[in-house]
Amino acid sequence: MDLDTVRTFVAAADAGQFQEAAAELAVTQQAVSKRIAALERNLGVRLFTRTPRGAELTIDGQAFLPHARELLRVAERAVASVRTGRRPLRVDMLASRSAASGLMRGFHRAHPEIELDVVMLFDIETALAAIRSGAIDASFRAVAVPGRPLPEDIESVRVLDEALQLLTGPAHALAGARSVTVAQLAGHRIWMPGIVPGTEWAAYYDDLVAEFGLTIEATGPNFGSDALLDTIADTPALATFMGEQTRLVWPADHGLRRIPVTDPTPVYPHSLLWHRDNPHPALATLRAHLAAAAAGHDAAGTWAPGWVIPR
Amino acid sequence: MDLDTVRTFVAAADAGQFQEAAAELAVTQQAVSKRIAALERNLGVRLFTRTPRGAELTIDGQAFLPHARELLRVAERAVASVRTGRRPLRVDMLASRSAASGLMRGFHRAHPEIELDVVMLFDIETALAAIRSGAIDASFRAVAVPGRPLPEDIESVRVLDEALQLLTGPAHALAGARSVTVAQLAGHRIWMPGIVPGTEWAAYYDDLVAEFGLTIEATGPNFGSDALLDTIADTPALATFMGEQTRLVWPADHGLRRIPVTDPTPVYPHSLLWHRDNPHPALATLRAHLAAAAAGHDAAGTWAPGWVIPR
DNA sequence: TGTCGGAAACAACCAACCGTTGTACCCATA
DNA sequence: TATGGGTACAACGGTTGGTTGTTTCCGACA
Repeated sequence: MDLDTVRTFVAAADAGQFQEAAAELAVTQQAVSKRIAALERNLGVRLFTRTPRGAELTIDGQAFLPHARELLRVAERAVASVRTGRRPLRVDMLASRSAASGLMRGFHRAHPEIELDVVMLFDIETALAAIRSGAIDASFRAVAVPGRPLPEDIESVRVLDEALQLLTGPAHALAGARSVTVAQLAGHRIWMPGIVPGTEWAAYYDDLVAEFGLTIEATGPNFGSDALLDTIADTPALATFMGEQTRLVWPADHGLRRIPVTDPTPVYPHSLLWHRDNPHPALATLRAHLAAAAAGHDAAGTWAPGWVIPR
Repeated sequence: MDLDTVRTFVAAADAGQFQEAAAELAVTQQAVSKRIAALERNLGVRLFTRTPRGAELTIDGQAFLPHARELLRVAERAVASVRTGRRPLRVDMLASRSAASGLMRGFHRAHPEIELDVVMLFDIETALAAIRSGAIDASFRAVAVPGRPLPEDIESVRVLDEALQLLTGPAHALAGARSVTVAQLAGHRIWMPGIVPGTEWAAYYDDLVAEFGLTIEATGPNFGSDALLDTIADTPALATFMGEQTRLVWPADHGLRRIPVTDPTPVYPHSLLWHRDNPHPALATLRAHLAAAAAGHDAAGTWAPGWVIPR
């Protein structure tokens, strides 16, 4: 199916006749007639009843019309998403189920008129390059990597500290606990496949291990979160970390337990990063929204690496 | 833009290389390469970075990808809307802002998995023909026309009685009233352009006029509800009727007043009609939903023509 | 009743596009 | 350095899609 054809259908439906639609689209009446005929042939139904005074929609045509309009709207948004200048606000985040995603959902609820695009870049180095090149407008990341301060033209603000929770299967030794201390985790195997050395989140877990003497294994290929949860649920000796705001997609949770960690609570710090000179109007709105949403969180009893941006 | 091209883009993005995408789509690698190049030329941005081991998305490509997927989803729904056999439930109603629309929104909230299409046919005669031909599955109408009983193969159930309200501008004589009786309306000019003689809703208002001695004018062309509201707001001598569930799209209501009518309250009876032998599974679900939603309404103090289907 | 006018469909032609085959190029790896 | 897997470029042919020219249909009106 061709979107020009769909556009032609909508124009003809609105005009009530092919000739006027043809004039609007700057083609001949015969071209419109052929396009509509081809569309009808593809769909296998008649969309218009031809009359001597024009063409009016059949019931099938009426049913198809709103879908056709929607198709054109979506196509326009798709084109706009890559239009240079005045394109939707483009934000990078760690993963689609991270806490940043919740923040962006909240922002979208508060400002539904602002068009958004979400991309997921590899790590903070890539994100910084993309911000400086203008390819993205903002990034949710745990700034920065140890010993490497942010460039001067990048600004940032810490917007959310997300507590880590322990995720275990029902047969795990800690499965019955209401909460566990970090000290209790020493000696237990914590499995986090997919950690890529050199990224800022790998640095976070390295720091966590070094600080509290934990055992985190990143061995084995990462088959995705479904496979991870599957293994955790079935393996009594394994547990994993998960952000408190991560929503599991899991049939009835499969007996998985989420256990808060205390003394201290490790938190993953999400900061918003953007370029000092980025003129996108929606960026200011986003910053204002996040500043309001971030206010009033309590940092007492939590832990984060010393190299992240302070609150 | 061509949807085959979009499909090719999504396949290439998923596969991470053009060759595998080409195999999936049963075309040659060169065809995929050309399609992607053409798409990039149209959009004016590079979507993939070509590497010796395949092709990976640029940031623009990442931003475009979800829109492309959405485009394919919408296209599939569009095609499904006219597919014979197992197509979405197709329902006819009076107008997009009628009470039936509210009922269908409620049904959609309760059963978001059921695909719906709404069409707006001319009158109940057209609707009955469409139901019998299978072109639509159900219709919200005020059955029937006086003196013409429903055909035997059409079933119906009264699902909602919608009270009529008087709509006036701020300078109308009744604008200050908390409610008005039908008797008080005698002598006032009620303006309802767009009433088409011969339709079942024209018959309804004919009956209303005959029963209570009202003055309803249907003169003048119907320029749409915006123009109607505009005139009502500015003309002290004119008022109109409007269903209580009709949502006005009006900047700050422009001083318009909605006044309940009593002694008795005229109600517009909405019934659901369907064909006895229609096998669409969603139709049974809709009937069950509406039966539950319709229960417990009070008919005391209301008026409807004698020829409609009884409750 | 016959004619006129507006609108869509049909036919023939031409150009542009699209997919194919064949080939060159690039780069990681052995 | 050779090889293999991947992409881009070039040339060719068939199909598609748009245009012009013409026919058909039907309502309005004399």
